[in-house]
Amino acid sequence: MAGSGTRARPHGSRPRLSDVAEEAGVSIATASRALSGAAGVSESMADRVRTVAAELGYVANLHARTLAGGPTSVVGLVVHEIGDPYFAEIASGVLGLAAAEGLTVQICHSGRDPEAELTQIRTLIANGVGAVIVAGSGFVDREIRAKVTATLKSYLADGGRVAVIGRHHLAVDTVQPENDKGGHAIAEHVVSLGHRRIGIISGSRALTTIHDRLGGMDRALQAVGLGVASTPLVEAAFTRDGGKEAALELLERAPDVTAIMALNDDMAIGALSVLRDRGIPVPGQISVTGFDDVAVAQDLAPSLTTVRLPMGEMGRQALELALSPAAKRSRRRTARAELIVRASTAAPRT
Amino acid sequence: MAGSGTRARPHGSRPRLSDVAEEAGVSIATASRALSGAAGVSESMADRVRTVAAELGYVANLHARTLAGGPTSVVGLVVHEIGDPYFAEIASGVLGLAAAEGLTVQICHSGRDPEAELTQIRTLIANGVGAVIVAGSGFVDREIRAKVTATLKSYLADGGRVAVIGRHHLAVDTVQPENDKGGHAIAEHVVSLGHRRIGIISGSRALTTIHDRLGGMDRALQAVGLGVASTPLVEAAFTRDGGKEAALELLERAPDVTAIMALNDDMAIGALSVLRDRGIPVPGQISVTGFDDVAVAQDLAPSLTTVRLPMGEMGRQALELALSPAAKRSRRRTARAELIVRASTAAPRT
DNA sequence: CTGAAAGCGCTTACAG
DNA sequence: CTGAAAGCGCTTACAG
Repeated sequence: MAGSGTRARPHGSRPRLSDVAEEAGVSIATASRALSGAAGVSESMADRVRTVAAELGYVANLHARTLAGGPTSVVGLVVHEIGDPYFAEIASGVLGLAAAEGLTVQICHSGRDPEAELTQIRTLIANGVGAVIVAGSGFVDREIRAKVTATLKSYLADGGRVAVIGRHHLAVDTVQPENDKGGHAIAEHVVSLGHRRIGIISGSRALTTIHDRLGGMDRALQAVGLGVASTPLVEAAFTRDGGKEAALELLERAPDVTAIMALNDDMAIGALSVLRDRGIPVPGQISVTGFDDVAVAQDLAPSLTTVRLPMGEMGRQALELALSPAAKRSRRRTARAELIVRASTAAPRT
Repeated sequence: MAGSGTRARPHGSRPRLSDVAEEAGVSIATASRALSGAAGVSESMADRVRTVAAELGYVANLHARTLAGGPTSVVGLVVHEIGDPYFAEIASGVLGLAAAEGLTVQICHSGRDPEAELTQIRTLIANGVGAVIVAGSGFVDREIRAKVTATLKSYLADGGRVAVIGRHHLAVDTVQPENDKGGHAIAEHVVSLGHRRIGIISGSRALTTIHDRLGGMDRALQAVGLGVASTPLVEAAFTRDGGKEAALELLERAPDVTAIMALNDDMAIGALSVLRDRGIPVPGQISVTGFDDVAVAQDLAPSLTTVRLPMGEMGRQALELALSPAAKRSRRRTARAELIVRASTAAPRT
């Protein structure tokens, strides 16, 4: 291991292609063709080789195969944080399809650090993955964006495949969740209940995901003479702890809010815990909304009104795109956002 | 990609070692040594090479490097289901340390299928990973176990490194959560509250994790004249849905229970949702306990009494073990279980 | 300290 | 249809 200084294992008992060839009494060229299912090998020959290979428990050396120009069987996946249910569910979708396709997945997480994300992408490419999937919001930061774009472009030019989940300012195949539409739906739900003193707790606006969700919310707020710009908004980490922190500050700055819209479920969960600690009834005194519909949203108390995004399906589709041959124009698939009304929202008391 | 029939990318713009060597005016041998930090290269030479490499954006081809016998930089991780918070948090620990070490991680999930797990392990080995970490409970099934053992043994003999999380009947480095002790602690908590009509909802007893947790519970129950054998127990999937299913059946079979112990938090969450639907107050009428302390356990309503296992730390330690040189005897690190009493348990009403 | 050469285990033109 | 040979991009004895 590079990181620990140990060495790769020697070539011990594992059978090589030449072992199979010898045992089957053919050349390694024929053995290779038989095993890869290439045309131009007689059925009987191919059968014999495959039987021998199975007996010997032969599995091709991935590195040799790839180096020689064979097909790749590894895809890379970059997420912000695998411990986060949103990304874990996306990864689950990717891994599920990958297993079915006989592919293996290399996962990196960036810890939400744009620099780290760039490094991870480069590492995956250096590792020779056949495709890379970038999940999670792109960063608004121009400089990083330019570098990521350049890296991915040259990878694409070399025949690599790329798919992204979320908006990335990249002309690559994309699975795009309806962040704007979802933001609009949830904000409309809140205002339609009659709320006018609304607070927002948000992750970093450097994330396109947040930008888009806020955009949708803004339209719904504008419709009743409000708007994000005139709404108390606290920015913090896009996590449960960030949600707590932001909720505390929001209650400080705008103690009279009757609704808090969180930009994702994690932050909403943090907000709920703060409100519980304070003894503030939800939705009795303050309504709370999330976004994503992670699995636990339905099990919170009160169960969380949120916007459902089909995370697993998004991961699966991203891999599908990455596996399909490159098209002239980049493709886009939309992942539907669906408003899920549960128990954490109600009309404000008058 | 193998699965999709596309080909590996041609060797396009990416610089090779020979490009670096030529540019620096040295042989590829010297360039290789300089870049790997091997001894026997003059400082000035090494510096020149590294500068050139950086300018060219050179990154070694992993496949060529590994094939030639260089250090590996990929580790494999097998989990049951990455979408499950328990495994997602373990994976997060592994990825965090891996990134710090400059390593990359290949993740497979088995979907809790022993056969699939075996296949995944073999695939990782075929992919030439330098170490494999198997997270999640081993299976009690003898046949599969034998095959897994054989596969891992020959991998170890070839110089591969293996670490497991949980009990696997394998003589390999192990991070062992205190499942028995945790089971004992939670059951003792329940009986000490005065509960005597207790039900258990469990995942498959073919998992060693469950076996051990039940073992601990049994001792605590025995102490008050009860025991797992005489306790109503329903087995179902080790998931939220399994928890719902099992809770429903348990209420059918033993409607008078005053406490339900779930073998993990996921199942407890399912049970809570069933009880909520039925309008059965928790802990007023029935107390509920979990196991693992996944992040959301504290946010449920009522917040969940459970046993905390340091999942991220477990993943991190498993990688540490896998990265350290093989020892004569296999090592074992214990991950502490800690009883976390929250709001879902109380004395039975009399 | 530096380099020429062999070799890692495959795949794929190129001949036959 | 089958095989001998070159080559993928590295690392590491082996000479000097």
